[in-house]
Amino acid sequence: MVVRETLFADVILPLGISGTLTYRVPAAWNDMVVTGQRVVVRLRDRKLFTGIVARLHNEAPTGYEAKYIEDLLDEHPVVLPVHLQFWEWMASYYCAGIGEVMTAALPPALKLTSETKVAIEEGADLLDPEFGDRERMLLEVLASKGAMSIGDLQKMMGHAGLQRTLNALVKKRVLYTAETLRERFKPKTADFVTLGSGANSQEKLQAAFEELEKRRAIKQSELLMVFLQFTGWDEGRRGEVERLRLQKAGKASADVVNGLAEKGIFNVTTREVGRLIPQQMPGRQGRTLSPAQQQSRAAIGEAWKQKDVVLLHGITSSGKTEIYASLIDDVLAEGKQVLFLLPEIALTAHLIERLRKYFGTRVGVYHSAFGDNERVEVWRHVLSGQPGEFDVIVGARSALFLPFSRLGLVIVDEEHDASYKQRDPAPRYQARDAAIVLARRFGARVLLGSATPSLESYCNAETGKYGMVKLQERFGGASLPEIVVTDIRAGIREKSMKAHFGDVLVSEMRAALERNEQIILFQNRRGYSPLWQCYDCGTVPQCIRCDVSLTYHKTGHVLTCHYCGYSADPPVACSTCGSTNLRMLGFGTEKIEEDIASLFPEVRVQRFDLDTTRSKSAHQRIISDFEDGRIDILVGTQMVTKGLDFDNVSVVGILNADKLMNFPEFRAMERSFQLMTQVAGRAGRRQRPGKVIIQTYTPGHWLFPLVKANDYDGMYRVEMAERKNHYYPPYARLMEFSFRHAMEPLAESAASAAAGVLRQVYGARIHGPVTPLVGRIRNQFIRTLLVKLERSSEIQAMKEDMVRLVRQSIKMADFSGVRMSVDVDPE
DNA sequence: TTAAACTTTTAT
DNA sequence: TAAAAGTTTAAC
Repeated sequence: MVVRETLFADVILPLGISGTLTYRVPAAWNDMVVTGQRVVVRLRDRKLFTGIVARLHNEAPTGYEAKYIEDLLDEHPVVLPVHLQFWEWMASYYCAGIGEVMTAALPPALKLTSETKVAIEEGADLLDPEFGDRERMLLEVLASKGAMSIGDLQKMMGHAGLQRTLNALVKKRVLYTAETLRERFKPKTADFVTLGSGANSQEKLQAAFEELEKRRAIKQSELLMVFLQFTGWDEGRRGEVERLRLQKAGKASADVVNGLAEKGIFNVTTREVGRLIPQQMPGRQGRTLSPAQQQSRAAIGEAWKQKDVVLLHGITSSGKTEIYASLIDDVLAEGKQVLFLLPEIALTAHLIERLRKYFGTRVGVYHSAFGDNERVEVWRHVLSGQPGEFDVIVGARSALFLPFSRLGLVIVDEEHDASYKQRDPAPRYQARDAAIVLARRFGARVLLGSATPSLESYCNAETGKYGMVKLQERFGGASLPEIVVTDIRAGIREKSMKAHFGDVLVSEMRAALERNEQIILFQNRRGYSPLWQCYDCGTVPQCIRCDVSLTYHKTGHVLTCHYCGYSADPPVACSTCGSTNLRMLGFGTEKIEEDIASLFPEVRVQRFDLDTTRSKSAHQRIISDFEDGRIDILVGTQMVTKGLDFDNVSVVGILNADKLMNFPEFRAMERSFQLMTQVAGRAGRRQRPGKVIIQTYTPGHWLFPLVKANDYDGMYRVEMAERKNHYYPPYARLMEFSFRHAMEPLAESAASAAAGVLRQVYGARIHGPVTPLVGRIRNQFIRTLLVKLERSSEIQAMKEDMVRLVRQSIKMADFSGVRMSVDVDPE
């Protein structure tokens, strides 16, 4: 007797739950189901979800009857076992659910959820006098529009009570609901034209021309000629031309092609085509490395013999990209894949173009600004793992999750960049660190690159955990800019400030403009003015949902909250004292832009911040405008520090350095040094030495001499001493718990209770609770607990134990409703 | 996430 | 007293 095996599948679902759910595999699919495959499952007899099979086994769950898997979506797995293990590592290290990791990992179009459609039951009596007003209204809408999704119904009738009304009508058997799942990935198709049966020989072709002549179908005859020009005249040569290309070349409409197809002269077929590979030949531009670059390259190779991870500390403009390219060559020659990670905003068309020149169509680009369909195509290409195709992936942090099978090298450029850390939602992972873990699983090499490394990475290099290679020469022999620190207190005292510009900056800007050179101004604040304050009582308008003051945006004349997006009209009078004596305090990029306009009226200024780069193309447009000299002065936030290479910039101004340095955060000095050094690096690239003007109220600060001398090492030593003193990373490991609730006392007491419970076991490692800088966001009050852990082998167990204790304490003390989240290695 | 089950508030 | 609105919890 044949015993049929009963298979169970642990399925990862995109929910914030800790583990997987177990479903039963229908026996007919026993031989088809594999781990890493997408399956469709139903949750609570209703909603359909796409999940990923994490494990297949024979252990029937106890305590409940497993439901069946409803469908298999893929023949082959979309996620490979090595990645599933990586997901599991990420979930446990960052204390996140595996489903949350899946949500971050899969491109959106691979995750399907069902939509509930509502329709009227056949033969239902719609005129039943028992119906209430809402029920009658709903039926009217459905009767006229036919079946509708709940989402559409909500749009028409509003949220309130809709679900209840629906449920009542379903119960009365007047309505029924059905779940529909729709594949979100749409393959792109194109039409291709070949010669049809009426023209597939020399004679028939001749006859076809005569026929067209006779019918005076001049346009058609012409197009047939164009077609033959593409494919050649030779009989038996089965040429094919893309329909759109043919129409364009022949200046013909679709009708002309259709006409020829009707006569059997053309044959039109539709085929799936990729969106990704641009219509260009794989380029392979030659490259030569400078002696310094060659040396570094060789040193990296040497270091890799000892260590898997190497830090390349190369000053700005030292040509790190060329070194990367040369290392990529080697890895490709071995038939392996390369992952090149960049901070999101450094992923410019410029850089991609350069890489395409080197590696042609082998380059795949992957980041969140990409369309859903494109992302799936990149995913599938990488999954197919064909050598020579998409084996150089350039992307932002989410590219980490692509299904590599032969990863040989991971490059993390600008490794110090804060955007490698995902803040919200979970998993709150650090892509640089996760990349190192991923690479280890493949036995791949890792190269971290930065002009201003993170203290952690530099420390790892100093202590020998990583290899280190330094590149201290700017490419092409360009010299480092001269950095001038100017005291603006004097300017304010003597009233010699022109708006927010001190004498030094104004005269340097004037001189640069006269030489027809460009200027970059850095101001770490969007908007026009952060504060709109009452002169009499000092009141500043606050966000109604968050504990922050509103920022005034002149464009649109509104006050907005940078945390939740709330916006309000600027007040005419003070809300507290009624005074109409209001003034603006502080300044953002928008104000700077305006000040420039009055200072240098004829100069072309452009703002470069989140507000002006909202649309996909705006970012690139501003960059090329600046590159081509259509902009004289670029005023921007952090954005101007990354991925920009301009030849003609001779002056860089940092308007208010104190704002950076006073940031209440343990990384403030590290970040300030990085930012100032990176912005300064934009000045004087090729021939001209540039000038950087830093304006400050505290010119005596210890950081400035180090910035001026480009002395990373000096900064490292001072800052490391601080970190040791106050026990912060890299000496300690951090973990942060946040507690959120609409009632402030509840958030407070939940946090205190959790702190108490944790202290019993972990004592002085627990700090807080404290109210964070912004104590309320979207009407949720926040308290945080900081945990400082010593480096030890028990750290993972401790983290898990703490999360368990905190969850328990919330549950036991009846703080249900308090939302808790964990951030491991917060930045 | 999501929706049923349960609790609290509000209107009649 | 019922309906509406708001919360909580478990999903396999």
